[in-house]
Amino acid sequence: MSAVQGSVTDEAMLETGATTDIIGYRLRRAQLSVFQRFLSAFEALDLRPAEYSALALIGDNPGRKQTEIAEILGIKRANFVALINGLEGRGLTERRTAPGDRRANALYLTKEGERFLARARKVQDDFEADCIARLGGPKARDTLLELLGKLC
Amino acid sequence: MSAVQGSVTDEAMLETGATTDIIGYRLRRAQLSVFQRFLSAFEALDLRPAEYSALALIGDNPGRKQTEIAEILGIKRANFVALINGLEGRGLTERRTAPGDRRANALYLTKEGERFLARARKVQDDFEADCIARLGGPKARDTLLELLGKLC
DNA sequence: TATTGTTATACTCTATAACTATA
DNA sequence: TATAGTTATAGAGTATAACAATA
Repeated sequence: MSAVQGSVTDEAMLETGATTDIIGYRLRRAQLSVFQRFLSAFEALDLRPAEYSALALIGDNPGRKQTEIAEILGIKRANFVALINGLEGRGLTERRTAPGDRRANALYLTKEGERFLARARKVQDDFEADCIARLGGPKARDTLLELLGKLC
Repeated sequence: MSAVQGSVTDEAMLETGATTDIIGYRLRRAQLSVFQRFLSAFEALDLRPAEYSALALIGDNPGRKQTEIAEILGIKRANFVALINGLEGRGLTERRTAPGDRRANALYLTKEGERFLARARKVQDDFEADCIARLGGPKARDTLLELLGKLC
């Protein structure tokens, strides 16, 4: 079925199937769409996806070294410096010299950082709920995450 | 089950679930992983994902205008110029003045472009087959594409 | 010698404004 | 006036090399 649609006018449909029915292409499109909606949802908090992930990870693992946090997030430690500088500049995180290794920075949320993260988690939970609703429910979400895991 | 793993040593496991059990995060990771493998597979052809998509789309829709091809691929027409310049510089595509509108460029594959695309399609088919195998079969692929479509 | 954080740098991708030649 | 292609430019994200302080 489907295949080529007859050209009714000069503005005929493009034949896109062979190009766009591809896992990598669909994956990229979906990711861009989700990130776009994420940016909208977090616009009021002025928070980017990587910044949210860093805050949440520090919140769940206070005192970890910069490099540990960066590595988990898949961010090079050199690039993580600017990200954490931004969060620290907003008073959300702080660096303390790691006990036992004066080269390393242990990362913590400030009091304000904790309050901010609580708000951000609410936004994220709502956002996630919207994604799950789009997918058709928690079972569909589990299926998606399982399939995505197989591609890594 | 699962939840927090007890810290057996000083190098305790990080608590990552709350941060990484998120659709957007998993989507980004899977997309990066797939694109990385795509780049490896296409290294010998020196072809990037967007370049492959452009070639395949032009091959299936010869004579279409630059802006049409760019729009389908989600690339701004300003940025598409450099991409198509690259393909044209390699002798794979050519611009012809569109009949009926001398402002527009109609895009075509050259003979060499057609041969090259045939090779690229083989690489892509193998790559796609590998992705499908990782997912667990064609049915799992269909499920994934269906779920991804719901997120757009 | 090796590692942590940092700076500098470069390359890709993406986004916008403005120009030209046509329409 | 509006549109197709182009140029220039700026902003993210990402990658590597090299340095100082410390291990």
